[in-house]
Amino acid sequence: MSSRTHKATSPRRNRPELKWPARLLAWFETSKREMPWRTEPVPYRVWISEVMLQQTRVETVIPYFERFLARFPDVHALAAAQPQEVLKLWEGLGYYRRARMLHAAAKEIVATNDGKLPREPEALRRLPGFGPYTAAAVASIAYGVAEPVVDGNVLRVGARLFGSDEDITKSATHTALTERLRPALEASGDPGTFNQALMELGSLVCVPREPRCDTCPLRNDCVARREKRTAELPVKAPRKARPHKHIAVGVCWRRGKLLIGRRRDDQMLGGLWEFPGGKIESGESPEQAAVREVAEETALTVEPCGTYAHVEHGYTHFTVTITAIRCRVLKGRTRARSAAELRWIHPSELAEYPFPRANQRIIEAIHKQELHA
DNA sequence: AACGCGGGGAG
DNA sequence: CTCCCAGCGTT
Repeated sequence: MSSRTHKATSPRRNRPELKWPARLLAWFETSKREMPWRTEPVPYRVWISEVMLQQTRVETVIPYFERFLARFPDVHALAAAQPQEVLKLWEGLGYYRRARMLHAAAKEIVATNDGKLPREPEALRRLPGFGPYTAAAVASIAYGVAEPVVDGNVLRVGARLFGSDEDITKSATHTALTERLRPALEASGDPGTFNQALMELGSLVCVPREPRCDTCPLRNDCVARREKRTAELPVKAPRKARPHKHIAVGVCWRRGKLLIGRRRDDQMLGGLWEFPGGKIESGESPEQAAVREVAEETALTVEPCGTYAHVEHGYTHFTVTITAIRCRVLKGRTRARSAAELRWIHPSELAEYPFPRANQRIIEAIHKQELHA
């Protein structure tokens, strides 16, 4: 057979003789992106990647995944780690509870299952941090178990492919799509690849705005495409407006050291370090607020002596302006009143502690200002 | 079922 | 700017 006769199997062709699950797999084979966890999909690597990928883009995750795997190459290494070191490797990735649950699950897997991840979704679900998505992803990708994954990409692809008007933010829609996909996943004969292919399609082709239908392997199967409703689907309830907060923090110096506090595990940004501070009350200046908050949180009496930075930062549910005030300690002895722990450290030690993004910007300003002083 | 939780990239 | 993303645990 000459290669010239192989047109029928050309990757670019849409292959109408195949049903959509098979066509999806064929598209994925030629269009998938390279990812570090795809080269060797053993359970541990699949698990770490899937947790990092929760609400986080592939390009963002890749460098974190490489560093994490280099330091914790297997579940035993992770289980033996210090919580603060796990958080430090997670620094900047967000949703820090993921890191704590990952660590907790690793310890549990070592303690109860000899370091081996369970195969069945129901067993995986009992581990910390394993919800429907992660359990299905690990079971299907690492073990070939036929369980559909339904993430944001799949919800969007499914709504368009099946022409569904249901609000994709509703859990009932999520459940219905899972069951509607199950026969297609089984027909594909390759659950792990089917699941990854559907997500990859949502990420590369069936994107939220202006989907690239002309290159879609499912363009002739898609109800939204046929009815010219790709712009209307999926239906999604509008989200609430984000309030804005004004925060002042005190960067307190005493004998060449500065004061940082560790946030409690049950708080937002739990386990990460920060400079003491809080909301600026009406009528207060940032300096007054910083002095008051430092007193309330650390029992220290301080006086303001400059401003390091105004940092703007957006979280999912609110935005914030943080004013970082340079402070000199007048008197008092530190007592942690809201932080899990307070610590005096040299500026050179800041890099050893995990800080949230907004605080990292403050640290940059400190280094810049104190270096030039 | 609704809500809170980070951060960054795309349009 | 706004929207969205390989979700989970709590209430």
